[in-house]
Amino acid sequence: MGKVITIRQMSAHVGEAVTLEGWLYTKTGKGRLQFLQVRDGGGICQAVVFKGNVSEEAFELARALTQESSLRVTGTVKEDTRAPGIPGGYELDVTGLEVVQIADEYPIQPKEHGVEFLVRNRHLWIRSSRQWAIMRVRATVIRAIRGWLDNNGYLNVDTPILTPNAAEGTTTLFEIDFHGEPAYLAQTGQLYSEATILAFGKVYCFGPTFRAEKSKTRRHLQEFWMVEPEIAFCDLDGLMEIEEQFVSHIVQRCLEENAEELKLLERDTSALEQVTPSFPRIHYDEAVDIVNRAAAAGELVPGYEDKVPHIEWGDDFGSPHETYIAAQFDKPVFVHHYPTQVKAFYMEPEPDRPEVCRSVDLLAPEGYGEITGGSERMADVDKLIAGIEEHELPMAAFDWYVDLRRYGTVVHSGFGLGLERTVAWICGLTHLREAIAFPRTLGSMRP
RNA sequence: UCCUCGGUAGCUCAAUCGGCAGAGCAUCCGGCUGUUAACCGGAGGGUUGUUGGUUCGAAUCCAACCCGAGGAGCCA
Repeated sequence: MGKVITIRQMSAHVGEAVTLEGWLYTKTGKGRLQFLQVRDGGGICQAVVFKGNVSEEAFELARALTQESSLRVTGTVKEDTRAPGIPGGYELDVTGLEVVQIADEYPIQPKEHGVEFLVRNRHLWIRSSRQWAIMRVRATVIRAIRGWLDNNGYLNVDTPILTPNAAEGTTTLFEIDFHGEPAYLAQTGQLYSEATILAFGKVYCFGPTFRAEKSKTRRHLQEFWMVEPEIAFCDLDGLMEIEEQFVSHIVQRCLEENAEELKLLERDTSALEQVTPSFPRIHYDEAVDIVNRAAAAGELVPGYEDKVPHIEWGDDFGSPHETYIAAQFDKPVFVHHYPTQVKAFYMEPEPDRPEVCRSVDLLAPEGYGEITGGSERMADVDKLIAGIEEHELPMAAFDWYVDLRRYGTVVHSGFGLGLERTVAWICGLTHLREAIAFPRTLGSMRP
């Protein structure tokens, strides 16, 4: 038995006797020759078992291997351009084989499967090379998020998941029993981050958030991860500059670190290479004009068979509108100054034009929709109290939040970036459920 | 919540006008020294989502229900 190495290390061990530990991904038998595709978590390598090179017993073991059987395989590393795999180009000329377990008949074949079946078998599906690649990109996105923020003066201060009140209405909250008191799973950490910036200047929280929306689409999960930077002494223009730097950094890190994964996903990376500062900025007024010109001309929503619907000034954009607007640009596009009435109570109205507020959404290209939402927050105590009253929210629940405007209030802004939507966009996925290991979608909580 | 589509072998699907339940893959057996979702020969594998109805006869038609998909709304 040779030294145990990983598949990633094989290129440095050509000609040496080594051992790989892993699982059988697929197998092709050809008489006295067995081609084993072995996974070890970091890559896939072809191990070639020739009857003449191994014991009779070992050859029979190789023939009896089933998909996903766990094993240790020993042999000589050979360079061979014919060898498939990840990264490929090297194979193992097998001299010995130890079976850890012969797996039961494995349900997932390297063939086409339906969505229902794959979701039901998510605990196994994550072993498939495509899902494997997505999870690796996701990890890079998370590293890039933390890396950029940590290196730019942001302090990671996480916020509670159990919260006592509904910040923006109860219909989208999961209610739980907190020792007899109602409590809710957090749908944002923003209000708490507005407290922590007054202690630390620039902060971010990063964790799971929960939305009980009855949304059953490819763009929604009941549980998703969100990173929410919040910045003191920052206005709307400053916020957009931060967002474009931040998002560009994330995309470029993935291009650098996951070229192999993106290739496996057949992602067109030329579209991602263009994601560099600065991003186009359009005012809500202009966005409404763009939409209504398309509606008048009878244009179709890109990727759908429906026409672009007309919109009245003052309404929020629906999915078809956002898809159409984003398709007009080859980079993510900022839409800013949404109508005050459709946005949350804490967003700062534009002083000269209070019917719009200092809010901004970032729409990803290629139909991936809104990936960030943010705003400049209301800094004045009297205006904030008026806003809470206008939205008919329980003042008592917001006493601590109003306090923040009494003790050294400053202009401040923040945004939330949806992790799964970002991963789906970078990977070119058609559905958010592939962007998280164990998705929680409407009506489905297994496995 | 509403709209649309779907549910047949482990998986992906077929079954003409309502007339014997079928293939490919997977599994098992046999063959093959370069396979890449191999190939060749053979075998086993079915409560057609559930319940009821129409009919000589239902996978097929009707009703209700269950489950799934993706779109609207809402959102990241």
